[in-house]
Amino acid sequence: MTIATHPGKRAATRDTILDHAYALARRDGLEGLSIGNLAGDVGMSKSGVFAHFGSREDLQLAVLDTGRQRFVTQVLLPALKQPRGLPRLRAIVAHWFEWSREHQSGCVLLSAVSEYDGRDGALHDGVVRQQAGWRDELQKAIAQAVELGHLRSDTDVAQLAFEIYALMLGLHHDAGLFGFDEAGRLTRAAFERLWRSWQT
Amino acid sequence: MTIATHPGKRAATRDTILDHAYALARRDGLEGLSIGNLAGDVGMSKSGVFAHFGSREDLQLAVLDTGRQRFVTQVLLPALKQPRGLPRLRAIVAHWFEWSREHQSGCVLLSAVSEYDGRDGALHDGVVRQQAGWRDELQKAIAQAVELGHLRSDTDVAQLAFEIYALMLGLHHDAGLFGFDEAGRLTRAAFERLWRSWQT
DNA sequence: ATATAGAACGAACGATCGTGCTATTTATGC
DNA sequence: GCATAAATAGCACGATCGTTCGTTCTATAT
Repeated sequence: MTIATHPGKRAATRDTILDHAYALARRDGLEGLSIGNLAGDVGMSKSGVFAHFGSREDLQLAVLDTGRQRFVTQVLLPALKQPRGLPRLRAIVAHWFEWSREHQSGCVLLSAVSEYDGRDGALHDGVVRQQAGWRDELQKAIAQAVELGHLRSDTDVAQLAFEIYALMLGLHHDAGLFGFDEAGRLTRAAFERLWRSWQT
Repeated sequence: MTIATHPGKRAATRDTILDHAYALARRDGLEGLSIGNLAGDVGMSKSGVFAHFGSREDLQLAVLDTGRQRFVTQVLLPALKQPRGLPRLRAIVAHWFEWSREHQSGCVLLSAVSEYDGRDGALHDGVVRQQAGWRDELQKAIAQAVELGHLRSDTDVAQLAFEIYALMLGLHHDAGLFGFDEAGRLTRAAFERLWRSWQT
């Protein structure tokens, strides 16, 4: 019992807080996240929650990173178990679809983009780094598909990554406003066209 | 001089306030817009500004409508002067491009989508109405291009409207994070592919 | 069991939030 | 120019914001 409660307790509580914070930030964005509201949600005092992060900005950064971790876990990692090339690329899109379906009522990563794209500061930098990193992973998967001959050899990697990302933005947008079913149908049809035009 | 100062003064001041509010909301979103901050920006008292709208929510709705009006004025209306069909559709996209270039540091209409898509209330409804209305205009222009034989007769109108919108979301996203030039290049290339695949 | 360190609480701070209410200033119609 | 109405300012309210500080509680290590 005495083994790991000391170093574990703090981290466990922090994770609990971040879990609630992530849920709240999905509804209200990182800018709408307040420590008082979060504390009430967790069942702790404001100062108790505050002590885990030191500042609101550090809390927001931690929530952003929580989102990044979850996205990697749910979308990228499972796809890496698929063989390189088109299968992996399609797995990425498939898991991304599932992520989008579960996050149609609000995605921290995407709302953070519109909250911080026009400012500067640590959160802006964090968002850019996260988005650039994901775009990079996407491009890696595409490049492998080209090398393996699954996609046309004249494929513009950045171009295809952009178009894939744009379609997922469209999915999220329409799903949030008009419902996921119709949005998913449109997005799936768009991807079929997309694969057809780049496939060998 | 007495002719229109009575009914004009109030409206003119209101327009001035909305002008500043729109600029502030571009940076901070409609949720980040506060009456005190706005009053300081305009050079009026909080209560003076407040009296023009009656509530913060009505102010936010007015700012949202300001955005809608400006978008219609800058994107839709000029395009309507072009002949129906593909020329008008391409004019819409061209003016939309220009809008996006000027709004890369923040667009009220788009940030409002991520702020209110997961909630309910007057602002949510306003956002949905605005977005649905614009999608409708887009579909009308596409349908005309199909009827006139500029686009393939089996064109799925909603599908093409979705894909156009998705590309513009991609443009805004990448422009805000990575710079407009590269984002514009990617988007333009994507549109060329898009037109090619739907054109007769 | 007791000393010690860590975690959470409770209260308070100055600031700002949206929103009333009452004066005061400004512009209007005759 | 004067009466009147509209527009703005001033002030205060309760609430909430992020943050700090000192205390209390809890769990650890000896």
